[in-house]
Amino acid sequence: MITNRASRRTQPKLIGPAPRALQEADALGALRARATPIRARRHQQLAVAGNGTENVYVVRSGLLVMKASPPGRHRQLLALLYPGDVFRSTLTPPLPATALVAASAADLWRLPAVTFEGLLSADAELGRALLQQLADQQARCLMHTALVGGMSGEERAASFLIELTLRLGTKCATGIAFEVPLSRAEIAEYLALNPDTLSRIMSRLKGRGLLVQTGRNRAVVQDWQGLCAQSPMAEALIKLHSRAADRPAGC
Amino acid sequence: MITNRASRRTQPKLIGPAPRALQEADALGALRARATPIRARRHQQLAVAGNGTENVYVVRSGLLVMKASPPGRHRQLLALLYPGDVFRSTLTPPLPATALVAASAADLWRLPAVTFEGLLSADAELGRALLQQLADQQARCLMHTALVGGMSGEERAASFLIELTLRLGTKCATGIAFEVPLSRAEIAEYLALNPDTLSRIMSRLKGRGLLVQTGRNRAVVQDWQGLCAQSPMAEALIKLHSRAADRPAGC
DNA sequence: CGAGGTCTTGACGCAGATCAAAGTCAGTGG
DNA sequence: CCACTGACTTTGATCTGCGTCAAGACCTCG
Repeated sequence: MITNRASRRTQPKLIGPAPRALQEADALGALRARATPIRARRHQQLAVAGNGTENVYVVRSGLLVMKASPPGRHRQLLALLYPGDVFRSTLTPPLPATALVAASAADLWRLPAVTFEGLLSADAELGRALLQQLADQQARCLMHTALVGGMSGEERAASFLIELTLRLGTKCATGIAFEVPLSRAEIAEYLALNPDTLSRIMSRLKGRGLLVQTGRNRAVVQDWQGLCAQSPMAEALIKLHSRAADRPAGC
Repeated sequence: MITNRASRRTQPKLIGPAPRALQEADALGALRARATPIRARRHQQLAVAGNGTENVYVVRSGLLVMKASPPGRHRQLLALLYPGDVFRSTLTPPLPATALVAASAADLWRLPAVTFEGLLSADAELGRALLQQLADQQARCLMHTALVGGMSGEERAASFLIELTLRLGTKCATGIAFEVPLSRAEIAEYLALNPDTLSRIMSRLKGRGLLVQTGRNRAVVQDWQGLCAQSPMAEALIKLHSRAADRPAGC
């Protein structure tokens, strides 16, 4: 749980692995000095594509989601943003109702795009860290495309649980516990599944003893190996999400 | 067809709209001076994730595709790369057999990642252009996720045709003609469909008079309006892909 | 304790996958 | 120039995973 000493009002439960790029860089300080700290409540909408001056957001804690709704379709959840991730509206597709929404309470830094770019050209190390960070987010996006495009419903659900475990999980007596900051419907939107179908799949996974639910928004993975065996992408997900030392190690 | 005067051995047929970010920047010259020009033949594999020194590629002409195969699955085609696009292996997901492959003959610039980053920190304008370019590619990736996750087979196929038309199309007597640089199987891998199903869908679209095939790798869109009407994302695709002046204008 | 939202579960239908066979095209060599 | 070959594509028949609709159960909060 290596978090930057500076902004310390994070909630332990939701801290994932150390956000890599933008935390390795000590140039981070320069960013913080110019940024406005923002505290977002669950369901709070932070940015809509194309209003007013453009801002850059850096996630410090919590979980954010990027939502969009193609015309005449039900909403989709296109990406999850974890601590360390960077967001600006030019990263979003030109779909209607594209927005950044807090899935849990979250801390962010906000700064005008112009300021942000000024800092980048002034600080080469920060620039390199940012490039790495953006590449990471792009890789995750492609991974999600591969997931949605190539896997069965059950494999998608398993992959999602693996991702959450890697990001939000903490070891406990009976396995790895984590908060699920999304509703069933939101998870379904993320996995390109129907909520009913997803519910069925989850029941099946629970039935197999891979995990148990403890309260509506809490789950414990009881059989990590078994869960990983459900997803062809388990190994890749681990590479992608668990770079911190304190994660449930190598499947 | 605003192409950089310097590298002029491009094939007219495959030139899409002006690649935006990395062409607006006149800082481009600095890149070209340090890059090795590469000519790739169809099916040539350019980069595999994680071999030797890391290179950055800039697409100058032609079409490249990013392929990957999740373990035990048939190959997937995760992204298309058009002139102006930038590639490096850190952008790819950690899936097996991830590679950059030329879908048509193509020209590229190759330069070591270190050199590339050096240029970026030296040239603020180039840095800004690159940021814009990467954001663009990210937006396209998210768009594709939305496509694969939320649309029916027919809508996906229509969207793909719209994309190709915007990128590769040239006006002709009976409509907008373009080369299709991918086989049916590859298109299917891109759209997360079965080749058989895709073939059926294409027949249906042809039957409705939206397009005709002229030779195995060539098509003419006869009813642009009608084609756009088939895809809920038509408008967004136009925003995303047609920033050049000589494109078939606003649906 | 009751009301409203969220989640689960069953019955049913359809879009798209799969399998198999025939058709089409480009390139090759006679 | 034409027949041959092998890869690609189309099309039909059948199957199935997932979406849809609807009823009921379950939490959570007033």
